[in-house]
Amino acid sequence: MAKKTKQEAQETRTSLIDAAEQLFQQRGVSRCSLQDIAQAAGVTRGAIYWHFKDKTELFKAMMERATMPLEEGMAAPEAALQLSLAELRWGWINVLHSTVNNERTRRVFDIAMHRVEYSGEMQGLQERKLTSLRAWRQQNQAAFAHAVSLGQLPASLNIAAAAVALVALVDGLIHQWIMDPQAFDLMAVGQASVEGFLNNLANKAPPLLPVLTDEERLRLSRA
Amino acid sequence: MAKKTKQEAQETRTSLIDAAEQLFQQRGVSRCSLQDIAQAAGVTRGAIYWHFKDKTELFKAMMERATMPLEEGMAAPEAALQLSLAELRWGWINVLHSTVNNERTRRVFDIAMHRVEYSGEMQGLQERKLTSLRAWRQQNQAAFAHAVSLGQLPASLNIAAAAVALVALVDGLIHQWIMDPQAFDLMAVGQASVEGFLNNLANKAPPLLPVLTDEERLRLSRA
DNA sequence: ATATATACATTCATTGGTGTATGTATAACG
DNA sequence: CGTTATACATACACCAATGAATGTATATAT
Repeated sequence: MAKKTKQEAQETRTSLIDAAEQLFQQRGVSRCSLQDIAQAAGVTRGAIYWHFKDKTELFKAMMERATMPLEEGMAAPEAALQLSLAELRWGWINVLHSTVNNERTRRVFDIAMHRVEYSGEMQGLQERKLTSLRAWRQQNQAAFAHAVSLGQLPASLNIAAAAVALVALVDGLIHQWIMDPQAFDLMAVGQASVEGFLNNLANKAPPLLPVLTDEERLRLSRA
Repeated sequence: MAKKTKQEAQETRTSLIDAAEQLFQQRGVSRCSLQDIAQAAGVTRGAIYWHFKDKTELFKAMMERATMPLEEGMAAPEAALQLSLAELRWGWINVLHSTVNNERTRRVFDIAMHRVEYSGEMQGLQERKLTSLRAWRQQNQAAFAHAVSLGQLPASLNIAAAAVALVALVDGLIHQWIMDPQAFDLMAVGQASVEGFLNNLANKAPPLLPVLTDEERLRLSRA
């Protein structure tokens, strides 16, 4: 076939990623072949091997296209140190908003959570997720530290634990909602949850309890 | 080869599931063959096809062996209606405890979260997870309703939203910890988080806020 | 205008994995 | 004690998917 113009080539690349996004979600990453993707995009496998080294690279390109906007939404590391609690809150609410209202974000979340195995070639992607997780925690923790220094949060607060818990809360909400979208209103519940969590920290954050021994735990759970 | 005694056959079956558990975690479910599993167990594929219909059934057997004890830990539906907040709390703490201290639980959580694609033959497993999620939520909600009727929680509490949030919190904590175990102490943070969450509900549970409009959200996030 | 790089399509060889069919030695059972 | 079902091992046919090799028409640069 004829050579396409650079413009057309970019369109081909885009439609390949589009097709991959759809098929990855429908059939799972390892369960759909490059032939399937090429066919869905109206080209042949030759086009895929031209634009991408292999399936893994195509997957990475797809992920980055969707997660880049989200990661840009996260403030730069230096700015994070200056984040107020209010800004932190809106940051998380914005993530929830994008999850609900951006179809691409939703699809890619679903793929990343349920339609891919993080092993072998894909191992690197898990480490990328890990890096992202740590950044979220760090951002939370920095904002909490800043708020403590301003007297907005009690000095007794275990900011590291609180940072973990807030990430867990939002991550868990998104996870649940992606699995079962009609079960609840992610924006409403998410907003109330984050709101309540931050208020709780401000009002009377309970200090980190000592971990119970197995004996204590068993005794109490029998009661 | 010779026929084994029933005892030995059970041991073969067990070691097949053991081998699958290890290899699934290491290489991912779709990326390790029945040949690999059989070899790791010291038998041939013949043994696998004798004990299991196919790879999917082997996977299911592996999952059930690990999750059954956890699901037994969840009270029966009728009992859930009578669950006190304290019992609910210990239930969740026990899940965390099992995650930290039971190597098999940990491995299978990792497999279920990162090493398998929920598509095609595996689709049924996702629905099973969904059912489980709904049961957890239902149990939380029932316990909250009961506590409200006893005056332990305010009548203004949105028990459905609170149930979702508590599941999210625990699920998110486990998810984070499985990805990054040395990042924090799951028992300590988990206990404090669940503790704080329940206390927050009891003291001054904020009513469900109205969801912000896009305009409001953007205006506030710019501030 | 010619040459070259581009953007694919087509073809081919290879392979790893699956399901099934068959073989077989022995436990279990009456 | 003979028979049968069991618990695998072995062998076979088959296929789908990959990666590389090659073909080719046309943008694009010069």
